[in-house]
Amino acid sequence: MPQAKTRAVRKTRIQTQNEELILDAALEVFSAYGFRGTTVDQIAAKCGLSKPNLLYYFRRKEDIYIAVLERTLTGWLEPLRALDAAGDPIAELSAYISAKIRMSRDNPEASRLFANEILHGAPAIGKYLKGPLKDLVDEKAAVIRSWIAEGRLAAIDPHHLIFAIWATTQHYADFDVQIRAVIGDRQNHLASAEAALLTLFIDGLGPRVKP
Amino acid sequence: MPQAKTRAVRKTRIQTQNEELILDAALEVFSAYGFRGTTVDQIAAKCGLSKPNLLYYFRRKEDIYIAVLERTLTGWLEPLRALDAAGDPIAELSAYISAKIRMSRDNPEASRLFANEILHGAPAIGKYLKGPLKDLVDEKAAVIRSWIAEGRLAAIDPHHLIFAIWATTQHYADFDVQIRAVIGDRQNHLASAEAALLTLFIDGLGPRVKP
DNA sequence: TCCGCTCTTGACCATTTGATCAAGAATTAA
DNA sequence: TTAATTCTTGATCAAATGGTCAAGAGCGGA
Repeated sequence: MPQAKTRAVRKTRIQTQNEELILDAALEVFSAYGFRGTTVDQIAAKCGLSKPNLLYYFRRKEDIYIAVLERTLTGWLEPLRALDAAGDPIAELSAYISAKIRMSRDNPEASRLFANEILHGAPAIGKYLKGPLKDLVDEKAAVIRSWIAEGRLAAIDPHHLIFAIWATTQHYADFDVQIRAVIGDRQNHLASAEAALLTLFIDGLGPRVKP
Repeated sequence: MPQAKTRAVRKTRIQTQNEELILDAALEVFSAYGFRGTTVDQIAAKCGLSKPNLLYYFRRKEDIYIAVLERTLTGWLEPLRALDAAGDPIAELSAYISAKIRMSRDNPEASRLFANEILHGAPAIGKYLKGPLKDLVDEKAAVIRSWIAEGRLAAIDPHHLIFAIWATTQHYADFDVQIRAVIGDRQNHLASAEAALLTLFIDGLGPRVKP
């Protein structure tokens, strides 16, 4: 077990470096195959370390999994945190949708990792969902509710609005293969996705006469 | 291997009955744990048959998985098929959204089974996605496009509109634990979800003055 | 340089798990 | 009833896999 002379666990240069290597590889593999579908050997191969060496840094496969989840959680909710009560409702929500689409493009592995974890009952992050996540969502739901009360936004259940934004934006990462199967490998389809979502959320589908 | 005297594969009463038993159990287990996360023993236990007996009806674990997928695929796209070009656009889309929400409530296992399969790259149904699914979606996208051309619907990319409906409605089955973690076990939250989605899709979020 | 600590790995182990098989039980058609 | 067919399962196997261990290589501070 990595341990320093003193009580304080000081990390070696090699230690820091290899842990990062492992977690990067683990994110790729876990997000592609899920927890059960991933073998320690796969992660080891991906990062060029031997299996016993992996297990020197993380005692159990589950420890790697949890570490990846925790590292990825940091930052995952940043866009929602940025939703500003003092801003313009439409501008704030548009920015949030755009930011989430960007995350689906830049870090689809993270999205798939969480999707898989939640799909299987969130055994590792259940407490996080009921704690920090719920708190943040409730806080932002209150913001949205106040916007509605001020008549600056159509009346809609704030929680379901947030869920709808999550669902539609993360869909492009989680269901990527399905989307590519249906629309082909058209480049930059996320740009048109973003445009469509902004139309949808902001304007709705009711027919409008062009000015 | 089950086989009849003649070439035609006639199924015994017991055969039909047990295959159904197995597929019911398999849907439950596969949808909860995924392909790799499921063991043949689990399925056997769930339906009260012995493991060798299971493998008498389905030679390989993968055969069970594929059979469950195929059986569930039938009917999965019915609501989309029902989208009627001759109907009123808003009414048709509303009905589609309602039908999909109903499916998330009545058959969340099917939704999770597909979600898991697609999340992992759709190894078993990739061809189905590029074939029958794509064909149907393209057909209905054309319908939507014609509605837009007639000015009966706001201008939006039809494919992305369909994706958005899939994402938002299936989200309630696939991410059930997350939703419950955030909003609590409030009964009948799918009713408010449906209302919110109808508001969202049909009216959009732009502020409106109440009449 | 030298010594203690960190890092690395080949070999190995125990368990899980998908799959097989032979033999016997149940069912069906005559 | 009887014989052929279908169904069932205990025992077993081979491969995959998570995890251990002891021994050696490498590194860094004194």
